Amino acid sequence: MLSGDIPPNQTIYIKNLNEKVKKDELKRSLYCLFSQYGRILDVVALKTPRLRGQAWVCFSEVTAASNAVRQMQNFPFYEKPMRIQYAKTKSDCIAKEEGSYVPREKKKKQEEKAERKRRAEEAQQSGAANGTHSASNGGPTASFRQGPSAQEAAAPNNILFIENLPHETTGRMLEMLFEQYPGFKEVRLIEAKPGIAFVDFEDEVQSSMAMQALNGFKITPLNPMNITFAKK
DNA sequence: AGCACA
Repeated sequence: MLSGDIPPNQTIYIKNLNEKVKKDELKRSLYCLFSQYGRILDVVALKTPRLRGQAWVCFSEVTAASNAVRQMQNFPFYEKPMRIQYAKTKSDCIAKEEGSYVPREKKKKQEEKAERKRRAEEAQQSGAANGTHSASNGGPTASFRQGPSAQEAAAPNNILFIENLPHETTGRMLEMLFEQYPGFKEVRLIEAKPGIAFVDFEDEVQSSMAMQALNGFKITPLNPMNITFAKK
């Protein structure tokens, strides 16, 4: 069964994370990596036995979450491909923003678990009762295809594409900015096309970090850098 | 595999 049957949510649920990474570093890195898709309200990661290797990233927009689910699926992160789904429930930070947040009571966890189990059993029962689940619920599988829209983001990769540079920008200037990030390899200015450049990194995690750090950086007040992944 | 908010 495909795991795509969870309805869209502002929060994404990530699993198969490298459990050796410390919690704070993990949260920071996830924040860096995913803020390319939109404003992040919160990143939650716990190291308890049941919850290690997983995290939640809460976006301010569902569309950001959708893009993240699609484009970062299987992204190699600390040597492990991320498995990303929508979260199953609304995050507290989202509820708080909407004003619908009600603090849970202490025993709630147990109750929720029991409740889930009961519902699962019910579903089983009814499934057995009326034979099978309808094979297809007329799901939206096909309707999510999006045609070649205006500026579809390229999949994350080790090369950054820089736009909106002042035409006077030199390779050395860009080197000084980008070489402070681990994995930096080289800057390539395009003489035929002033205002743009490519910056190579060892891998896509490192390029993502530099992108996060330098996106919007102003070489002049009128030239906030626009950084995206290069199309390969 | 595992869906929380300390």
